[in-house]
Amino acid sequence: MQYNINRQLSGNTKGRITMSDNTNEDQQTGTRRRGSVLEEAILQAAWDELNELGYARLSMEGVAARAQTNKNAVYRRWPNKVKLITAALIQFAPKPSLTVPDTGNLRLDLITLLGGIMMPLQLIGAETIRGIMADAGQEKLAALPSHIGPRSEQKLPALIKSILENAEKRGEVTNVQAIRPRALSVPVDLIRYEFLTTHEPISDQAIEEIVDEIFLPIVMK
Amino acid sequence: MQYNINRQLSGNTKGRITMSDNTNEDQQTGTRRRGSVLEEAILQAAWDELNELGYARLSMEGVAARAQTNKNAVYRRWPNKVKLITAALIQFAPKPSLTVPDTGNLRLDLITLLGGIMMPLQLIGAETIRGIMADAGQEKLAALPSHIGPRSEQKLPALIKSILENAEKRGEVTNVQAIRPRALSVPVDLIRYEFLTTHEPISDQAIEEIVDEIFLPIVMK
DNA sequence: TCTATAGGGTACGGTACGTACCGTACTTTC
DNA sequence: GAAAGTACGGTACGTACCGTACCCTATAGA
Repeated sequence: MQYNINRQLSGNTKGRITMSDNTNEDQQTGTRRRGSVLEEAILQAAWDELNELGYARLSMEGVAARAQTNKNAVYRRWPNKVKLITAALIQFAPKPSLTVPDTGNLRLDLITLLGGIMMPLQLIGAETIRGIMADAGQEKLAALPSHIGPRSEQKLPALIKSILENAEKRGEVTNVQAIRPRALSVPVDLIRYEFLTTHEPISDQAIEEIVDEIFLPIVMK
Repeated sequence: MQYNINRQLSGNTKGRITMSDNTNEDQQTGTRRRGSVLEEAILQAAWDELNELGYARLSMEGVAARAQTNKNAVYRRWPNKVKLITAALIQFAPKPSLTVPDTGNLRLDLITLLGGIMMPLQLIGAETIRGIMADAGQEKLAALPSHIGPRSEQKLPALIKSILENAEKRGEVTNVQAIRPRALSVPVDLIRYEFLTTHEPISDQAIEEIVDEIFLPIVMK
């Protein structure tokens, strides 16, 4: 907050109806950023603002100011806050590995995968995800990092299936082929629901419970 | 939107620095609403605005205007949009029955319960719930109708347990006592996650899948 | 009848939105 | 290397809400 002080987007000191005595701008050096350089700077500013202020208090104006540009440059690229922030997340947010752990133990594989999915999400923070979900409305926010999104999103269930197939080779489970798609998405769905609705970080215990008390009983049948 | 037209909270037609020639207000009849009458009117207005505009586009000003009062009267009672809207929901939103169905069949009981929980939620709409979740921040939004909220919230798992106990009496399941709390909340958590992350209404099929493919396998072990 | 309370009208300062305009640095093209 | 085209940067504008403050007055209650 104390940050907001030197932040006015324009001095506007005085009536100044006189249109533009627009000389010697762009600092002494004529370094006017363009294209991807400017784009990067804006995304970086968005990312910084997000981390300092949180999603709710972040504004387009604030991002423009921090990037030392103006709203035009921002709006030209992203029409609203959701789009801007998802772009920033894609660029800067930690991503889950999305590789299949293979510890030789089904339970451990699952716990490892879930932990690996949730850690980046925790760093982004539930407040941001909630904000995005609320602002996104109908727009599918398609481009979001794959560890966010509705149940039907396919990648994560596929990983779980891989883990199960590995376990099947070792004889830990049987008939993996018969497991329904919905069951495959259960662990991720549950941990995400907890993430969204809880106001504390996801505990290891939560992950273990989901694996031990919910998912394993389903697939070990 | 076209609705916004006759909506200005105050004419403000002209400089009018002259403070208040405040006569003959309150319509001819000196009917000034107070206390619970006014409170009701505001909540009603909030509810109407919510249904017409949706959560995101609803504003405190709009509610005050629709209630034919001013912001003061609103802010005196509810300090922000979340509080106001949750109050309106408690007052006007359809509520789930929260009684235990007893059809004589476990599967049907579960499907009935889940359907009964989700129908009111659907009517409120996911957009509203998402908005509330985003705006609520830390505040526990404790007072929300019990069918909204995090996993740990106790009522619904208790209902599920009752259903299971009935089934146990009939011999459909055994050892209900041993079922972990987390398992009891799974059906509701899953359907709510689907509700929050999907942009279509919850299908009967979704409910049936959750019951048949997820929950029953866990408890029938 | 008097008094305290709260409703109602209005205004204000502030933030943010989204858009528009304009001059100009920089890029591209020939 | 000059001309033309882009899009960046500065600025301003109108609108919408927020949340608060102030004052007048209807109303309830003593």
